[in-house]
Amino acid sequence: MVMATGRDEWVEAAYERFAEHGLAAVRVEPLAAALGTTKGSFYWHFSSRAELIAAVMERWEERETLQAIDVAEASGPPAERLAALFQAVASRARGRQGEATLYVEAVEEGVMAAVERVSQRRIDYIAGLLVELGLDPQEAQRRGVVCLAMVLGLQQLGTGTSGSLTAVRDPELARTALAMALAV
Amino acid sequence: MVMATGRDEWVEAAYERFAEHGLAAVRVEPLAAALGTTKGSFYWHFSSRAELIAAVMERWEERETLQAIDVAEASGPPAERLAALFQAVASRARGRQGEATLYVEAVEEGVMAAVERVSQRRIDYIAGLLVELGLDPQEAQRRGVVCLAMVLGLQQLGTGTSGSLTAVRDPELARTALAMALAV
DNA sequence: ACCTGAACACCGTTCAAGT
DNA sequence: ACCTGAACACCGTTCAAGT
Repeated sequence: MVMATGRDEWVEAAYERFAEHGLAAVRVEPLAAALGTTKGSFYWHFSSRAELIAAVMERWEERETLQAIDVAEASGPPAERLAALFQAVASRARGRQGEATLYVEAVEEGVMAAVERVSQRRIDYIAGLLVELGLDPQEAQRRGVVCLAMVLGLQQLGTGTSGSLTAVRDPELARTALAMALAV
Repeated sequence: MVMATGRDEWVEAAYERFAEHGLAAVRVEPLAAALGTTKGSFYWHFSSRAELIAAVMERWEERETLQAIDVAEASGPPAERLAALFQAVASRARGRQGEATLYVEAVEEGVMAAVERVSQRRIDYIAGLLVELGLDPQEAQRRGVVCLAMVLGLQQLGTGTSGSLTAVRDPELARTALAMALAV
């Protein structure tokens, strides 16, 4: 008798496909094949693909929250923490292409709420650092939005690695982005 | 006898679906239904869906080039032209959600070359303005990349309109983004 | 030259039947 | 309780047959 495929293994396998290729790449049949089981098994554990997607987003939100706390825990002055954040995103981008398209896919898949909560946390975290640096709270909030947009956009531009767009791989990019974020 | 559906009508119908919902939303069968014809007709004009996608990107590149020239033609000092660009993107975003996910989809669909050419033109245009404003050419190029990233990211954040992320709809955002772009 | 309609493959979903 | 395997719908693709 072979070990049964638990709900958790479905979610974890789906999570990996999401992180690497996005939500649209989370497909029941290929997943079943990869796990060496059948679609029928999947539909015993889940009522639909949508339920699987929701579980993936839940897991993402948890991990994203933990990691945000990790970043926050990293001590040092605010400017340094912001620099570390940009640097972390820049280096973490590869292998996490899934997030590059998440905002759009979240609408299609009906899981925008989780994405908005995580975005808000990210914006608040950046805005908090900028307030520590002396910015007006409202302007800091706006700048937090623009910084998150930078990160998402850079992630997106970095996706087509093979190409002629060499400027995207300039190692000085993170420094320039930081300077723009901190500009008074 | 009814008017035959020409290749051009297929491309234009596909282009509209791309602009509103992205490349993934360009599907042969629904398109055929919308045009009141059959998939068989489609495969007379095109060898595959990929060929249709390529034609859509060609059209996009042409129109994007024309529009870039339009923006460039708009006279005024460089800072004003940059402001107009951010403003244009901000207001044009609705109804053009298709581009929000384009960088990722372009890889999947094998049409990254066109996207990179357009990106390079956009970056060069912004960098050119920044050089006029006295920036070092290399730094201007990097900042052009970050500005394009901002635009793509803001477009992405703007996609889930219905939500709690109110900061994204702050009308002052464009001004903040411009200030960050111009910061010395 | 251009199109229809039937066929097949792929994947989401259902369900009767098995252990 | 958990899974298999067959069925059906949806859409990309092919193709023989029509006009």
